[in-house]
Amino acid sequence: MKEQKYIIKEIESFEPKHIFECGQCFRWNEEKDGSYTGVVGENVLNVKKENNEIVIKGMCKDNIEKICIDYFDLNTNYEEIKEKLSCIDDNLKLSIEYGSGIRILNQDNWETLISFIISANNNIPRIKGIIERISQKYGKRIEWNNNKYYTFPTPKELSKASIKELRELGLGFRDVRVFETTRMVNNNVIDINKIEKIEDINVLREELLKFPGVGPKVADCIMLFSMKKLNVFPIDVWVKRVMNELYGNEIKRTLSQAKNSLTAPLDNGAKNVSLLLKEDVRKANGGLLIANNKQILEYAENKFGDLAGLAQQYLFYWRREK
DNA sequence: TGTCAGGTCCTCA
DNA sequence: TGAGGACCTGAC
Repeated sequence: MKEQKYIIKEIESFEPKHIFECGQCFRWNEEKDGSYTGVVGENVLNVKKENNEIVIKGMCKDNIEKICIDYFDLNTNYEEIKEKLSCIDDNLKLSIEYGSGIRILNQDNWETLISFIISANNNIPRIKGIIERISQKYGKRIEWNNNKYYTFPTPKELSKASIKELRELGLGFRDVRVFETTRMVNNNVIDINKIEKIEDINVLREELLKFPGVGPKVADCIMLFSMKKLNVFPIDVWVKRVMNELYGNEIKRTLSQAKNSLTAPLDNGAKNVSLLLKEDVRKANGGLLIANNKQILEYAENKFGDLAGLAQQYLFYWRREK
């Protein structure tokens, strides 16, 4: 372990606040000077934007430049991505201007898996607290600048935790889910580093759904935030909210058109129409009709294509922070 | 003091 | 197949 420094010059799409507060990670904290400090693998990094430079200092086990290129996805051209997405519509253009410095981090599969299981029906301060306590108890300690930091425990390290101990750390009903998932990983029931290579996101999602505590939303977050599947579109309450606000009418119009086309052959169309009506859950909400997750997902995949995950991040950050 | 949170799981129709 | 309720706990 040694202290290292790495400076990124002339980079446009890199804003620490946007990156660390757009909902993709839980282990970065803002310092008094506006920089952010976080634990990445077995390294501690501090990231600060100074004028047009990104200054990264760290207590690192490996080469800091190598760590940063991988973790901050520095070989991806975000200018190009933003330009493509901005052309889709004005909503997206506005959200991209707002969160122009967002980058999707390349986080560890295992840490992301457990972190997002913990995120279920939970709030961010509490999620961060739970992850910190797990790391303190089962991870390895790193000392830097008179502060103590803790790595996220490996599957083997976390296997030492009983359900009772997890409950004592404040996991609540998620204790069994984390315990069982840890056991599955340690027993190699599913090799998360192996399934990452599956290109078809529907096949990969099916694999992730086998872990207790992993539902559609958590599976999509794992794929987007640690497996580089930029085409997945995780739908949480915020995304559902913003998608209905911005595209609700368009989604409904699309559905209505699909329904009309199905009614054309009256005989065999009857069954389809009843199915569609059942699917088309419309809940009154102050006079607005709300599209459900399935409808939103289909619409987003068509509209945003291969960059759906990036679009989700810009829209999410914009809606939460604005 | 009560509500709610970045969902999942289970039951039932 | 999908709707509805239960679920720990601690921020706010």
